[in-house]
Order: sequence, then C-alpha cells, then structure tokens
Amino acid sequence: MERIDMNNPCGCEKCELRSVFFESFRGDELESFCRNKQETFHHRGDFVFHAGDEVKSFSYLKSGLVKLFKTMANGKDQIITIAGPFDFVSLLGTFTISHQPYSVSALEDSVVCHIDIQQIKHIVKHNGLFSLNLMERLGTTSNKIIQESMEIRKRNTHGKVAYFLLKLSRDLYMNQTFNLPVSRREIAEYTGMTTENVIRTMSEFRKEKIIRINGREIEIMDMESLDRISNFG
Amino acid sequence: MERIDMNNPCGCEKCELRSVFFESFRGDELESFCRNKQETFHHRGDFVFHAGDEVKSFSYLKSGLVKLFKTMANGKDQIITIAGPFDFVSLLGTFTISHQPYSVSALEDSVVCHIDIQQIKHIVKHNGLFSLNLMERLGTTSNKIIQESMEIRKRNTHGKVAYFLLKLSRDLYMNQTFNLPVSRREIAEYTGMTTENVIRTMSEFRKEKIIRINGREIEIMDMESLDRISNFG
DNA sequence: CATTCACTATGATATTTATCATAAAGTGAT
DNA sequence: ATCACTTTATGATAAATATCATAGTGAATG
Repeated sequence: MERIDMNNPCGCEKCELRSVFFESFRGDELESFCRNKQETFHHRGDFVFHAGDEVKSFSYLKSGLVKLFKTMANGKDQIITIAGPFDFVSLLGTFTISHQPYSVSALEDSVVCHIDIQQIKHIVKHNGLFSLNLMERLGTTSNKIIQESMEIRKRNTHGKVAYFLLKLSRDLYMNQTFNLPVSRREIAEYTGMTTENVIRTMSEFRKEKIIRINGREIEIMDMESLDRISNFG
Repeated sequence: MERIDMNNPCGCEKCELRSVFFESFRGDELESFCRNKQETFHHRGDFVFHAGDEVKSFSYLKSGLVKLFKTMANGKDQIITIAGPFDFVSLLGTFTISHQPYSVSALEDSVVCHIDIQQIKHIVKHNGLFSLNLMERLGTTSNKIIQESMEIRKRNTHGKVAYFLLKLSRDLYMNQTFNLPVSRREIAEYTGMTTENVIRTMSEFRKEKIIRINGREIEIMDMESLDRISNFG
C-alpha cells in the first residue's frame, strides 16, 4: 500500500460520486473534505483492509477492482462481492461497527479514496442533502449485493458460472472479450462451488464453443447459449 | 390488511426505534411525523407488499413477524430474510427505487408502521441527527442480511437447518422451546434446500434426540450437538 | 536456470442433494 | 362430518456436486 501525495487533492473531475460528494457541499465543507481525503494505491493482490481492522475511514474505489471477502474457520475464503470503480468499499456497517467485518484486497492495481469516518458523520449530521444522496447511493450498493447473492444462490453450478461470466462481460467490461480478473478458485469462492467444478464447467463451455479461453482472456462466443444457461440453470 | 385508527398515533412508548424516530426530532417534526404515520394490521399469511408495488412509504415492523421474499420465474419463492419487531420492512433501496423489489408477507399477525417516503426524505434532508441515526440503523439491517446469507451459504443441509433453528431459538424467541413460525417449505425457501430434505433433516434431528417436535412446537433438547452441527456442517 | 508453488486441467469415485412416488396427518371450508 | 387441499413424512432412485488423485502449465524466486 502506498500513500498518494497529490498536488490537487480533489482532482476528481471524472468521479461518478461527484453528485454525492461535491454537489451537496456547502461553504467550507469542500475545503475540509479535500484537506482530509486520502488516497491509497494497492498492487494486485495487496490488502486494502483486513477483517478485524479498526474502522477509521469511509472508503470507496477510485480505480481498479477489489474483492470483499471473509476467511472462514477452515481457512477458505468466501467472496461477498467484487467492487469496481466508484463502488463503496466500506459498506453501511461502517456507521455502526468499530471493526471491519470483511477483508478487502485488490484484484487489479487499485486506488482507494478514504474519508475520515468522523468527518463523514459530521457532514451527514450537518448537511441534509449530502445525507440523502449518500443514503441513496449506499442503499443501491447494499441492495445490489443482496440481489446478487440471491441470484447466485438459486442457480446450479453451470448457471452460477454463466451468470458470473455474463456479469463481468456486461456490467464490468462491457465487452464480450475480457481478461478474467480472478482465478478459478476465486470464482469458486464467489459462487460457493469447488474450484474443480468451476474449471470443469468452464472447460465444458469451451468444448461446446460457448466461450473461448486463452490464458486469462475470455471471449464469449455464444452469448445466447450462455444466457440460456444462466437463466435456466 | 386493515388500517388502524389510533387515538394516540404516536403511542410508541416501547418502540426500540424511539432513538431514531423521536429523539432526533426538532420543533414541528414530531407533530408532522405523527400526523402522517399510518399503521396497518396484517393477518398471518397476508401480504404487506407485493413485489412490483409502487414504493410509497418507508415501513418497519411494530409487532409480529414477516418474511421478505421473491417469487422466481418457476413460481417458487426465495426467502431473503425474516424480520421481527422493529426491523425495517423497507430496505435501503426504498430511497432510490420506485417499486418494491421484494414481496413481504406476515408469518404471524403483524402491525406495520408506514411513514410517507417523501416525508422521510424531507426529514433526512433537514435533520442531520435523524439522518445519522437512520443510516446507522439501516446499515445494521443490511449488514445482517448480507451476513446471514453468507452464513447459510457455507453450510451443508444439516448445518443450514441447525443454523436456522438456533437463530430462531436464540435471536427471536430467546427460549429453547418455541413454536415454528414457518412451514418446512418456508425453511427450504430460506435455506435454499428442497422441502423434503428439510423434513428429512428435522426428522433425523428428532431421531437423534437433538430436537423434540410436537406439531409446530420445537424443543431444542441437545443444544451442544445442534451447535456442533451448525458450526461444522 | 532450476526449483518451487500456485493454477489449470481431467478422470475416477464417493457423497450429498434433488427428484419422484406414495401415504398419513393436519387444516380449512362447506 | 366430509371433502379438498396442504403439510409432514419416508423410501427408492437419479442427478448433481464434492472429493481424491494425478499431471501439465505458467509464474515467481533465488
């Protein structure tokens, strides 16, 4: 993890969260916000938080890709969700709990923005528009996680893998060819399957010419079939 | 569904949400709140919301027990969570979405409090302390759902059923003897198993003298074993 | 450059879970 | 009380998934 020293700390012109974090600021709130905002850079594989860490900041992903996960008693990880740019890395619990419930680590080189938790609480308390905007945004995030968890749960192994590949293709990369940001083991941790069955399922998709696999590169060749497997499997 | 006419609309002396809904009110907010708050009564089995209904209010459970669920394409239900007194029935999505993502129905006779969504948004916007309190409370709820979903997912069928029975006994009824508020089919919908396997698993627990079943009444006879099954199954 | 280690891959087998079939018991309505 | 319907129950079988074993591949490291 490296701290980023910025000459322009609030150079967030392209930030999708502008509407939440800036358009509702008043008076000296913006200045105070910029003064306290910190960015950290994390190489692929590095941790952003460890489960159990003290919650000091409210954080969101500026660029890259991270996974939120929990390490179970048997040492295996369980992935809760994968977050992309402008997704919150701290979930809502941040407001009530003192220690991170999940670990967060970088799947790709990532930049995370941290806002001091006390400062966020202060702004929420004193700026209603900001509160409302933040609440809407946080609600969407939590809802998405719950939604996705239900979607994956109801599918069989083929459906789970198809759903995951489609999610990457459609929501994250918006392209039918993309580089898998996760290992087969991580897909297993996310979908609740065994690694072997993820590999087997992807091999079957390959043999049936539904996808093409070239190292980390995946091309969805038969979107219709993959969709059918995702919806009926 | 019956509307309740109250002579004392804000007679919520025992409400656990007092701190969120009252202690942060200022000036005429309390009066306005009481004027607009509505309560509805729902008999066991009745719907509180149907998925797809327009979101008009922000709602929480005053008494009783409800389930939040989704009806899938194949007609089967998937239970997201079971909510008890003072749990929110509207999740966070309420702030962003226009239509209910889930159906809600009463497992026991229930009273639900509804606050006009526009009014809630207005208060959030103008009362920072209320915002912060509400956000904390909503965060806890969402977190609990996500948490629970992960807990269930990682268990095998025996572990799922054991976990569910322990949850009822410990969190909801705080007693090792209680009346099951749900059918075996609903346990299946909540845990993602088949009804037959829920029945079979409970029968096995009965045969092994871990639980006693007498109609709807369940007594956990061997808490230690059930705990072991929940934790290692 | 060799070595180690994680990842991908595949087959054989065991286990778990779902499906199908049947029946008894409970529930609500008339 | 009777009928229709749902829930609980159990067994037999099929299907899905996990486990175990083995090996090739690729990436990182000294």
